[in-house]
Amino acid sequence: MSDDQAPSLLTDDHLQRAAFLAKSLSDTNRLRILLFLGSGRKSVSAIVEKLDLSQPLVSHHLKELKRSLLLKVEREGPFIYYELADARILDVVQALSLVATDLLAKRTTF
Amino acid sequence: MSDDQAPSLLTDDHLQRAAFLAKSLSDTNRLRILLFLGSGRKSVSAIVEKLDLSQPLVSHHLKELKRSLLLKVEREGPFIYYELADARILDVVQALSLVATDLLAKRTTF
DNA sequence: GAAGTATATAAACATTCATTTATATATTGA
DNA sequence: TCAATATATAAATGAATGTTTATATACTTC
Repeated sequence: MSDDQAPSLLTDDHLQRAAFLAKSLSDTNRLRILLFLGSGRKSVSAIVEKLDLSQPLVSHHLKELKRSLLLKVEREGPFIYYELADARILDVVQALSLVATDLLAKRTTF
Repeated sequence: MSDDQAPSLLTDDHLQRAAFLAKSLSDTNRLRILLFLGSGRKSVSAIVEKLDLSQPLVSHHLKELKRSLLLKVEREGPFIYYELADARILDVVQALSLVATDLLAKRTTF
């Protein structure tokens, strides 16, 4: 039996970081924010308007996303701009969506 | 105002499914289970022993993973075997780990 | 059918989390 | 300095979550 398929780049430390990042991606509103930021840096109010969420809620989620290092921040006058720290996170979201959709399709087949 | 910005393969439905799946990946123990299942189907007791977790805790997490369609189940005598429903989920975990590690490295640079 | 093993479920608990409402801080312009 | 705007923070609340302890269910063997 094949035991050693993966040289396991995934140590327990890696899993812990992956889990932490996944938690950041586990909320629809946060994903909507990330997706919106995919087209460039945005001010808080721009996010509030575009996503139709309350301002404190957006601030809260931005704080969470910053905590997981997904966002960079820049003040410019009265505005504060948030930006993706690593665009690859959108590929991850895309991959998640793809797998999730496929799983549902397979399952609904029955 | 432009309303229609992107052909967006990521509709709100997609984001909701992605968020739901991400929530499943947001716990270290669940990731450890998924990783272990990467080398083939395993009985509950095998998981309990390998990961050194209590049996009810493992059952709980397996239930959660099944709820998100990530696992398939098969009874065989007194044993119940769990198996990855889609091995690509490990690629997603790997991608999460990679991005998370890179973000940390970038950040720690300062 | 009783005993033993494998697994699931229930109850209980502390913690975290998403959201709302209210208020504070910071910046700009008059 | 005052008013207005942009954003953050605090408090409160209800719901979800991870874990433990205890118990139930299912299967096998005697």
